[in-house]
Amino acid sequence: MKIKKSEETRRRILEAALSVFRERGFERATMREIATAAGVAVGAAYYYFESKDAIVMAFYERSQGEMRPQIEALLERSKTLESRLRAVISTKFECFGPNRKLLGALSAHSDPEHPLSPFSKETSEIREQDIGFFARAVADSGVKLPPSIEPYLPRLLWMYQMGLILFWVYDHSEEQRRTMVLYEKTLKMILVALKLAGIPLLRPLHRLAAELLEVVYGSE
Amino acid sequence: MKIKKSEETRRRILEAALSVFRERGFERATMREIATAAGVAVGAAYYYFESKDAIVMAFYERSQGEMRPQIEALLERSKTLESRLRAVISTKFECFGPNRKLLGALSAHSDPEHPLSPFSKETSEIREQDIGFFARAVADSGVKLPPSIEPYLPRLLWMYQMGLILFWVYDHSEEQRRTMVLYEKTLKMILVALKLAGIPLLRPLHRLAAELLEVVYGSE
DNA sequence: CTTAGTATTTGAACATGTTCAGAATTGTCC
DNA sequence: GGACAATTCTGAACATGTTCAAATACTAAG
Repeated sequence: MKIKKSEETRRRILEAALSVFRERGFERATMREIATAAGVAVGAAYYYFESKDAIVMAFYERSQGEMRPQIEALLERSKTLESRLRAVISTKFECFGPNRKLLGALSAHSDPEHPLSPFSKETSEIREQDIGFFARAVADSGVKLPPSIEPYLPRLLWMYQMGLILFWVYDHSEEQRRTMVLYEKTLKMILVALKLAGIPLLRPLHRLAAELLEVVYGSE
Repeated sequence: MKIKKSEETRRRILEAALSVFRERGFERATMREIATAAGVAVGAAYYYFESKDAIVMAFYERSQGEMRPQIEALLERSKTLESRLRAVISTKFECFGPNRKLLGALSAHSDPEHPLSPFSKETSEIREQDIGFFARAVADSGVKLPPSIEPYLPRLLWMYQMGLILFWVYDHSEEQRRTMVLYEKTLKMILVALKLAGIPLLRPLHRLAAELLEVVYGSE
């Protein structure tokens, strides 16, 4: 009896929304439809969620909550950089899988002002958490980069992951095979590139890269 | 008298729309507002433009039409790869400058199904044209890449340009200085990287890169 | 149990992108 | 010029995200 009734209503609306989203896609889903499916009036949906977008956000946050312990456990027991990166990225694919298309509503916005953008302040908590995963993946993994570049590596890997997910969301190939191939090959490329990054020949690129990262991420 | 009146009306609506967009931003601009500013009824706006988005598209096409001869002339008289790349990219910045914010409405959509997405079929003509510019910039410029990678270079440069523009659109720094720094540094990096790309040490990356590009661009 | 206050829920109303039946205008042929 | 057709234009109506005043359900204090 202590499961507050309102909690239950909120859950019911979220569940109904996800169901309608899966069935008709985010755009074509109607708030009235969602409300009806949840057995409430439109107003009720807005009592629990600020906007249609906010429902997606709630789903995103819930997913992150589910993935976090899973990713942390995997990171704990993985030792190589590769297996750690796989731990983070593969978990995402698995958890988001059933709602892949819904992610389109999230990743469709590149405007950092848009609440659902991966770069917005609204998603910053999740983003920072994700970047934290990559920081842990990189930690004492033997990667040796110039100190001017190293601090940015987790953020760069996060960007890489976002790119992968974006590709995945719009990948129409059977079972998203193309994304999986892309995943395998890019991951290998990154691992090779990180190994090669130390060689002196690439020194001229290091300075440029460092300055560049400073501009992009510095005092943002 | 042969400037058909309808042409004039269409132009007036487009001009009014751009003005309202500049003043209040794409999102906050109202079709009713635009119509009023143009001195017509809403319906008229829809007679000439399929949708609010289509107005932005018309602006995009018109801009491309203006930029093309300019870029082609610059390409003609430039000889080095660097100056050619600058010809393409700088022209974009200059021409789009006064309507920079409006480009947000264009680049905000990563969904390839969305008409305004840089990856949509609606924008494919402009995209192909742009990629053509980069193909000409690369042609007999002395860049030596593995034959498995070379065909993709123009598309990769186009992607680079899109990334730059995206950054620019949302760059809040004074006069978009950060973008300009990013532009300078990344351009230099690309030029250095293209020079270094030939060295045998990077052979393992070549094969991976080739396979990867095949997956991303092949049979799309 | 009653009452007052709070939390939840309702549905009509609003804003805005879009549609469409028809009005107004223009063009064409005699 | 007049009659008919095509073009251009109008504004009311519609769909959908969102708001909000009012109704209802719930809770705690007496």
